[in-house]
Amino acid sequence: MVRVAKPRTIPEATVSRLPLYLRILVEVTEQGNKTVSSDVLAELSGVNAAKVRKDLSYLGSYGTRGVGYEVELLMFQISRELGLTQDWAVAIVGFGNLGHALANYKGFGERGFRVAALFDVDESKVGEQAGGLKVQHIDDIPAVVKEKNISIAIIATPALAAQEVAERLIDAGVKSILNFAPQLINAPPEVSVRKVDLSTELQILSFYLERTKALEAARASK
Amino acid sequence: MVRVAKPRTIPEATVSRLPLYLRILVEVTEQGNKTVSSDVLAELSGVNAAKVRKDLSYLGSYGTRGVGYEVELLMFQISRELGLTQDWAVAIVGFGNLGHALANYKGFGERGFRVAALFDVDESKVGEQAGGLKVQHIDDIPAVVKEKNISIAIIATPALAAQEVAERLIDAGVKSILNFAPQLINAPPEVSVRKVDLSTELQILSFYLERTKALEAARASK
DNA sequence: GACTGTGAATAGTTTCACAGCC
DNA sequence: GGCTGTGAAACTATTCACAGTC
Repeated sequence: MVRVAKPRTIPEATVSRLPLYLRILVEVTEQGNKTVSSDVLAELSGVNAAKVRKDLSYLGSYGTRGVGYEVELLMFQISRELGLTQDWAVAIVGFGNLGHALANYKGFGERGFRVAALFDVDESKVGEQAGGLKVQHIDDIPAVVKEKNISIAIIATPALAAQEVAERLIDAGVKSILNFAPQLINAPPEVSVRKVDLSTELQILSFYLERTKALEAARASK
Repeated sequence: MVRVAKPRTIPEATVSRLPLYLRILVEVTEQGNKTVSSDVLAELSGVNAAKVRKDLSYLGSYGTRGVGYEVELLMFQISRELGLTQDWAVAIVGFGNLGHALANYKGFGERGFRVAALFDVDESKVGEQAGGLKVQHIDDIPAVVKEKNISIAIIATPALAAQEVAERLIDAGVKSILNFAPQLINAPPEVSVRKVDLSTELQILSFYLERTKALEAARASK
């Protein structure tokens, strides 16, 4: 392989902040501003201004000294970097409470994602509708993933089903998984898995609550 | 309180992995194992073994060289550190699809969290029931938070309502917020805010999809 | 004068590698 | 011999501070 000129190594930490900047920029445009400085962006996103500038500098030099960043251009560059200039077809597996809520969520369309299929293992749920889609049986995953060219799957099944569902999805060619099930998923390195875990988040919050309590107790008795 | 000898500074990165270890340890117990080595824990959690050991060493020295960690003891130590030896009362604000799904989620009880109140701004939803609780109006937040001693709130409202709801919660004394709304929340430093953002997660997955595509294209044309 | 872009300094995290204990 | 606990090394990320540009 020929090594491309651009070093193309955006740090992970930066990647995870780009969606935030993008959202802020949408707000900034809606307020009619054409340019924005790193200071303002920092203020609105709760990120240190130097960090904002460094993050954005990984995309290339799209700012103007003395002026700031042109909002439209910056939005485009971030979108391009995040691969949002194309549409990705998304499948949701698991049509329980959460799967149902996700299927009805309106936020997908506005930014490059399109829910293209719903799956469940339960025959009694197959055929139900949400957002103009019929729930299909998970046995149909291989055919539907291929037909609809699905790249991203959201797992919203119970914990016990998650690993098997993931394997079926991966076998069918899915390369990205967002896992809402409270269960670790094993996947080969070429598949990206991200997890969203309510219980983990609450436990982390609990840690900081507990620590605050301990600090206050210490202060009170000093 | 006397200041304890232990320096008590568990790194954030470690804190965010403790819930994972805890979940793995539950599985290990269920399989009847009394002890577990860092290698096995590493294997099951997808974390490097040295990292497991370093993480656990922040809790104190609870392992035995040549043997491993006693599972029960380790679970207790992690739970204690995470503040899970007490119950936390949780409120859910926003009784739309997602709030509904969260209110019916069974996973809370098993690990120290108890949903103690549901709120919505919409009068037509007030009075609806889920999981044995009636939805109350958000004007009741101050009274209910105090009465039920609620420490953690989950925001599951539309984006536009999130900041105002957060402020009401914080004014009422809530110290931890888990935000599901696609909107940044501003809060004073003594309040912990964590966010769960579907759209952000999908965009991050999109970045890695896009990058893989680019790498493959480059390889194909070498 | 305002603001970006970035080296250099600092802080935080991961991984290595091995001494020490069971 | 197996496995923990941890300094030291390597890596990653954040922040500072300022030269360079408009």
